[in-house]
Amino acid sequence: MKNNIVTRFPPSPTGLLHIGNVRTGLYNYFFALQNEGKFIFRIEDTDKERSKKEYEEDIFKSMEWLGLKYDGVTRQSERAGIHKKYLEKLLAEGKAYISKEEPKEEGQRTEVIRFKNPNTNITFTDLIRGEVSIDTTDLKDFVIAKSLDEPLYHLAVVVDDFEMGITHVIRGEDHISNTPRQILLLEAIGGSRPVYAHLPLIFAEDRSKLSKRKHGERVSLKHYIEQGYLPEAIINYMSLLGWNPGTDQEIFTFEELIKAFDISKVQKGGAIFNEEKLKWFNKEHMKRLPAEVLEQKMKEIITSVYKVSDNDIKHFTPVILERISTFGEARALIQQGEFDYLFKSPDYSIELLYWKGQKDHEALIRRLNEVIKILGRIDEKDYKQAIIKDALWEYATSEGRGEVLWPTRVALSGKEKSPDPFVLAELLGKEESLKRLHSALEKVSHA
RNA sequence: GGCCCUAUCGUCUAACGGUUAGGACGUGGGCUUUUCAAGCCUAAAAUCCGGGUUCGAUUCCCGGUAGGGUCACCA
Repeated sequence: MKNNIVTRFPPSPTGLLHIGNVRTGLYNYFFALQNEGKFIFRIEDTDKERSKKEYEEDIFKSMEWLGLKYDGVTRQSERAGIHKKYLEKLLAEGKAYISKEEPKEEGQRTEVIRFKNPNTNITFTDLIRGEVSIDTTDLKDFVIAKSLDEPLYHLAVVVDDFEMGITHVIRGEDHISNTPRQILLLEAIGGSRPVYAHLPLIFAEDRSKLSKRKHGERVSLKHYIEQGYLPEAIINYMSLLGWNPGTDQEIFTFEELIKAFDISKVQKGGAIFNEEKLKWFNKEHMKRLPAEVLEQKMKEIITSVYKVSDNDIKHFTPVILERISTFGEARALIQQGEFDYLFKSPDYSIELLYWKGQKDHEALIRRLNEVIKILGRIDEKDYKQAIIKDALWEYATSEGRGEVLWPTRVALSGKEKSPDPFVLAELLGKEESLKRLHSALEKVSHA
């Protein structure tokens, strides 16, 4: 181990894992790994009322989904005995005292443990912000525990960080004003100071802190997992929100990030979370996935709606992938029938067959007939888009490309928007495409 | 409001005190042999304001302004 660096990731199971927390976890992870240090996972569940099993499970699942491996996991609630010892010591030394209280809310104690604030000025060096100096006088004698067996956040964090040998506390800027009081406590228990690094916050479009109350489900990692985002994309995008390598490289693998991450290059100002850019990252990472993985994923989505062979899935996958940026979008579009034409005969109105509203009935029939004739002459085994295009091109050019190609494409897809007719014809095969052309011809003839 | 933090295109950001202030997302236009998508090319788009320091400030200092965070028997 290089510098015996130990970082930690301490989420609280009082809600689904916050997307901003993901970035904090990632930075701690990168920093530990690049220094051959340790990364400790600690669940901060001292608040029994608000901590929920389901949220704890969500945090564990998230860690796994992201691929963050930790060197140890602890529940803070299991360490109450240790916290108690420190509390007793603080009390015995007169650094804390039991205070009589007037309960302001239901459930509040009539006695709590308060820290005896020495009212000093605390200055600490932040890796990102430099020297930060705060007068602790207005902190008063803050409450550190409801009772000997019920420690509160500040006490628990300070004791645990100290006992676990945490060397670097990398956390959100919302903790910057908590730091002086934690330093005060740390000094009281005789611990040595870790290095602090306070990360800029992540904002919503309105520039306020991303919060569940204001911004709903979009703040939780779970939401993005459900939307079908790739972990690679989330990791890549979040890492670059508030940090950059100083080069133009934007697409990184996990391994590359561990190497490239540089805490001294972390931004000071907050950043707005932009889902458009996240989508771009996702698309870029999708493009880099092996074909088998892509096909397997598309198979799951497609077969939930249509019955198709593996071979068809293999052919359809690129066509669908070109038009979406997440698997969630693929699922939604397929369920909406956007790609119906790949799986079954299209249903459309005759009007759609006319190119730019030119309602020349006779010409349309003539052209469809000609296209059928031309395609019919192509050998089954030569039925490939390039050959189909070559065969059709001369006629299409002489007749007017739109006039020929548009109705051909509509006959095959039944959609206003779809891949071009040559791609479609190959995908559908000779038999099916001719069948669709004939059915279009029939439609027009009977009109 | 007190305390603390921050400030480059709409957004994420780059720029030893000397650059035509660069890149990316998004947006507009064009090309790619009909539409959509993808791809390629291209355009518009920024140093919050005011003082200093300096031959020269995006960059250093001060003030203002704006934004944010935090002020629990939550974490």
